[in-house]
Amino acid sequence: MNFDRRHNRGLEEAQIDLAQDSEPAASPLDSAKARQILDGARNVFLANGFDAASMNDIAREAGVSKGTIYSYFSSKEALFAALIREDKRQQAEQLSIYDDPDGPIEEVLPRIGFALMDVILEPAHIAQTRTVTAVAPKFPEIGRAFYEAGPQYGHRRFAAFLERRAEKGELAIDDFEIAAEQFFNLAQGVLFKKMLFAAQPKPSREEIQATVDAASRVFLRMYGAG
Amino acid sequence: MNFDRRHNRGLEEAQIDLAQDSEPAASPLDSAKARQILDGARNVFLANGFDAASMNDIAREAGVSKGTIYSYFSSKEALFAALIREDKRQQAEQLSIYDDPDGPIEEVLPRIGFALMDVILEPAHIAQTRTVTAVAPKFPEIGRAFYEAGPQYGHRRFAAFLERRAEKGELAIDDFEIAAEQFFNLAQGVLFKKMLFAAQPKPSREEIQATVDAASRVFLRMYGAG
Amino acid sequence: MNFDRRHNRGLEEAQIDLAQDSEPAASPLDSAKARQILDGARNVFLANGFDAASMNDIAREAGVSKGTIYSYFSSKEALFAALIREDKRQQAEQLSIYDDPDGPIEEVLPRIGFALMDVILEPAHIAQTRTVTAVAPKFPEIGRAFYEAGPQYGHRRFAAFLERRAEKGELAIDDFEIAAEQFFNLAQGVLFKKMLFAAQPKPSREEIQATVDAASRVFLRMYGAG
Amino acid sequence: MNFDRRHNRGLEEAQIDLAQDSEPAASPLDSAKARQILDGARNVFLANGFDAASMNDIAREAGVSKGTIYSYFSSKEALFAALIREDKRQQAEQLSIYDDPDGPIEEVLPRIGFALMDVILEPAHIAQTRTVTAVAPKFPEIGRAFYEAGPQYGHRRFAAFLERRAEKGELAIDDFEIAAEQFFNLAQGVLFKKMLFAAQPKPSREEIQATVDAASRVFLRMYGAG
DNA sequence: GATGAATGAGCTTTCATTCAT
DNA sequence: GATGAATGAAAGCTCATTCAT
Repeated sequence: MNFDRRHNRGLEEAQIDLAQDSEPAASPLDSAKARQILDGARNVFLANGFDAASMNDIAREAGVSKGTIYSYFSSKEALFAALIREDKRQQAEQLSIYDDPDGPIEEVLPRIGFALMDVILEPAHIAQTRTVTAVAPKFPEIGRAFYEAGPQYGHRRFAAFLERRAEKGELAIDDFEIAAEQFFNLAQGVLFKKMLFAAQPKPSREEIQATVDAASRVFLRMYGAG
Repeated sequence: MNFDRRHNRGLEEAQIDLAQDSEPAASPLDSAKARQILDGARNVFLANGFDAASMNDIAREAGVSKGTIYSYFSSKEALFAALIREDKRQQAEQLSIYDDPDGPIEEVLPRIGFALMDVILEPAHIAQTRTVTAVAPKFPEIGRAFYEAGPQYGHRRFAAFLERRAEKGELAIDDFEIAAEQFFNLAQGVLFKKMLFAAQPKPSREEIQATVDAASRVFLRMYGAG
Repeated sequence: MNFDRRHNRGLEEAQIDLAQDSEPAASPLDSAKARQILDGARNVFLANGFDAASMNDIAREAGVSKGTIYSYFSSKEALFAALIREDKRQQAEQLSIYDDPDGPIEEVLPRIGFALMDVILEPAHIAQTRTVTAVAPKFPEIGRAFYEAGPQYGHRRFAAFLERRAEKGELAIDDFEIAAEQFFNLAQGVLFKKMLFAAQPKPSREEIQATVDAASRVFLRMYGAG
Repeated sequence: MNFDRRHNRGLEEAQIDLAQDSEPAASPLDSAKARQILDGARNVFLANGFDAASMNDIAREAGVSKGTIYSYFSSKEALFAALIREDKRQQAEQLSIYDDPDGPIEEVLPRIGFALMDVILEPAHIAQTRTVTAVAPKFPEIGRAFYEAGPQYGHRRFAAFLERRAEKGELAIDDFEIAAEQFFNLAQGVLFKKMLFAAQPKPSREEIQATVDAASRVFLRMYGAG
């Protein structure tokens, strides 16, 4: 009788398709309307979280009718998944900037660290982290995909950088991935968590720089080849 | 008729009183019924998050009627705040165990690190972190209070420990609080975030130990007095 | 992703529990509120059919809020099933009146036939037939249960009556059930179908009597023992 | 904006024009597109009933766009009426086959009865009956028109046949129309209602034949001239 | 002439909250 | 003090209908 379970909250997990489009050309996400909807949805989802975001609010924010949203995305969950998928892609692209700067490691390390922190501490990124981790028990695929495209991908990228510098003889590192994770952790200091808990707004450049500098000192003391 | 603001979601912040009770004696929280309600509420809130937790579920889980809940807590938000307040207190108490172990710093540091991680990586603590950070934009007082009673309090406690060891000549540290934060960050490695994103279940003792050991090595290389 | 199928229209069949309550005492149907809801639902369902009946209309007609309906019946379909179940029971009870009248078969037969037709041609019964047959492809259990409790049960009851009269020597019948069905079909003539198609309102007593009399003549010519 | 009466459900009756086209030549119904739409609509309406049939489904089934449907039919109701009108015509045509078979009445009667039942018990015809009777309270014109073109027309046709046979001296009948109705009712036995209530699938040839034979025996006992 | 994107009212269902018992 | 029946606003989603292309 009760084959309708609209609000499947709680412990039950839901399947969400997060696969990257193979043929990104014809994707509905490319239409201007879809973009408009996704932008509206992003505002509402990130501000309120998945559950508290209403399709009404999203429609208003996006400037379309609810029916239009449903002609592009089959459900609230599908819309959310599409949004996360899109943002995940952008996340990976952002990192590519910090790949291979010139200069001695003592100068480059703080620069990379600062650039990373600047991205990570963006209020929008913090909001995204809250939203994704909040739904992670319900949509484990989303949580995992996001972790892999975000922190994990970042660590790998940075580990590759460290390896290149180690080959140049600037660093002496045993396990590059662990070293990369350690630097990321050191560099974010207390700032990320404080923002995540809304215990402070985005810190000043000086605060970030100080934390990153302290991280660099520890890291180079451990792994510096000199 | 509609003088209540039932669904105050979204961007508006809500005021929540998290102040520690000044007169803890006669507080309703001391009654057995209140404890029963809070325990039920904890299960439901942590499993589902604030929005997806329904008062019906909480009443059922707690084994009381909805009316009874409302006679102890004036609203869903007040119940949630009371719960967080209570758990915040317990959090602080948990840490007191790891205060002053015996033994040389090289042995003690990994032991403390492991004990901390064991607590921090508990699924219940991860769920709590998700739940609190998710509501932080809406209830900033809750987020801040939790951050202060949790991570911040932990850092201070651990910084005090470091200071004692520095006085013994085992460590050479400039800023104890920063050093404490750094050790915490190093010790959690990638494990905390992975769990927060539901990208892995609680890691094995061996994984935790390995991460903590690596953290200890870096920390002692930096701050060891030898 | 799409685990929600609210509107399962069309060919898919739905399971509906129509089992008679074993312990009718404590059934929710006994409460005054439930009765009130069922009475409102009957008006709306029979007037409009299942799909066109809205829970809003039912709530208004019953004089309760929608939420109240849902606290008694878990879904629109459950409410409908409960209604049918209840009416099915009443249907069987109605027939018991026509069981064993006195008098010679030539007199009794038209009397029984008229009484039956009077019930069958009630506008409420016609509406019920329309509603049940309309949903029968979707809820086959309802259709079958209704057929069995209605026409089939009526035939059996009447067949038993015929058998008693045959034992008295008034009738010479080979297969009582077939004979019963034949009398029913003859007696309803064109009146039932005409009403079912809304091609005429309930016919006058005279029209019914004429049809039943014609049926009785045919029946007695076939099965009369004289 | 809301000048349309989209959802006119419930007790209000709707006016539907079922008149046969006077100028059948230029009617839109003759175009291939209109035929395509009607065929799609038939599938969907008969499978799901009027309310549960969606214009989307009909458009998909017919292989045209929704806009195209609306350029041929002014509303869902108009489309439904046109469909019924068309099928009504076909119904009358089907009957013409059974008009004047050769052979003695004892042989011909069961043959005609079987042919009639075979048509009447077609699942498509059953579905149509359900659909039309379901909307009859809302579109009385449709119900009436259908009754007249279907059962009533069938009775008249068969009554004419009976009259011809009576003129040949094979039958002795007072009121031909009543006799025709009686034969139809006897011949369908319990089969039609059982199918209407979805209490059984289409019966086998043998079952139909048995019912028709029993009907013929009763009919001839009453009206046979021998 | 045909399309299908867009609309928004309306649908079924849920939920925080109240209040008579 | 405790209950749970009752409320009604609001949720996610659908659908007949329109209209720019």
